[in-house]
Amino acid sequence: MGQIPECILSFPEVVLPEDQIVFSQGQTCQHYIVVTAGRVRVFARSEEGKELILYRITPGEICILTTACLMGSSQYSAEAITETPVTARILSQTAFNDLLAESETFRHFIFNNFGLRLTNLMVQLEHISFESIEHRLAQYLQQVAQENSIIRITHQEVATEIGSAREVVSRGLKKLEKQGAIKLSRGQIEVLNTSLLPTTEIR
Amino acid sequence: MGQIPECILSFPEVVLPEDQIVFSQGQTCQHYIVVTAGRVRVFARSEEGKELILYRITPGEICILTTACLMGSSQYSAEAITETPVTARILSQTAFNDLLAESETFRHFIFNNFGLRLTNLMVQLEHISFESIEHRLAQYLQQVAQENSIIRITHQEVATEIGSAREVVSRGLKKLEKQGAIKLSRGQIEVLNTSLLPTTEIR
DNA sequence: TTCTTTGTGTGACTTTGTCACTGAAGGCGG
DNA sequence: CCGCCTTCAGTGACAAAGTCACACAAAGAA
Repeated sequence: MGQIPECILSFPEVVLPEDQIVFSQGQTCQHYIVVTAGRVRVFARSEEGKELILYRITPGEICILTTACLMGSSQYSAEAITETPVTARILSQTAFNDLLAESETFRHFIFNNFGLRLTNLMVQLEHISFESIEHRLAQYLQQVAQENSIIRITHQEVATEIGSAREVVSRGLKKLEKQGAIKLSRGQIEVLNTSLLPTTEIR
Repeated sequence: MGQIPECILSFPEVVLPEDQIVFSQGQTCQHYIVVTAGRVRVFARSEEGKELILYRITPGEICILTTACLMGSSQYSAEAITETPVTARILSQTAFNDLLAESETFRHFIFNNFGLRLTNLMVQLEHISFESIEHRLAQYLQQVAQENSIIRITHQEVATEIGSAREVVSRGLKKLEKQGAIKLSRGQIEVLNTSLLPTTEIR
């Protein structure tokens, strides 16, 4: 979504295939990274192996977590994996600092990234704390169905997206199907009637 | 906790009494703020009036949310209130930008703040998603009791701190009292035996 | 004291998460 | 084509957490 500042286009480009681990728990990346194409999923993993999606890095975004770690302000451990083939630019520690000192554009770019990530995390916290599963499920479907009313995804994946359990999602979806809002088949959800999704009733 | 860079000490100081609203939903602050003494609580409020504590601003910290908003990267709405008397330095938009351009120290200061806040929010998300109430309750007690084994707080306040409901907290505390870990009285929790708190068993 | 506010305890019920298991769908090798 | 295997979905039973309604007790205020 963000604008990629021209100044970084002189830096080396890396290309990663799909499902490539970018960094895993413990070891953090040693360089600043700006994604120019593709998508990376950043998530935490519980002791029992459950995944919690923290955020995704899309074109025009830096890896905030790497940045925070390299800045020395924290050592948080998460995992990151490419969801699509990804191209990215690599900046060394010094190159990053120099750009930060010289370019107002670059500073704005970085701060925008930080700000967006920060507010996104807060919104996510709010959703988890305040909204019912039914609501979050409906919101998710509505949002994804804007692209294409047929969604290719498993119940487990939906559960991970909205931070719930597979069985709960299965039951929720079944209920929505009975109400005629969606149509279920193996690995696929077809959204039939957006207005029947219980998202719109509140706001 | 953070170091306050000297460069900001030339800016005007404001003093706020306890329980003063710093900003509320919708309208955001028009200046960058660095807290030099006291504590500010930043929280979101649900439609039903429930509070979700997002973070606290302690000495040596900027109001990240204000910064993110002024940077123009987002318009997130939350509320902030002083929990103690607070003194803070006020920086104008231009003063902030100038410092950012000129001072490496200041840049580091700001980025450290951003980084810490970011990782704290992620940790909070993890806690809410992965840990049981019993566990979080015990962790909270353990942490607060380091200062003083007698904690002056209501069950409702504890519930807000750990993001749960008052009744759930009351029951959890009752259970811990029966196990001899704590002693309850009106508006007060006395931690008797830290080793009986179910925090340590896991890690 | 009596009244009022605030804090706590508790039972009943709902929602969400977990566990254990069943069976169906689809891919694949022969 | 058939059987085999992996993945996905459905379900009952139960546990954990949140909600609702209300009782009652402690601390202040009138």
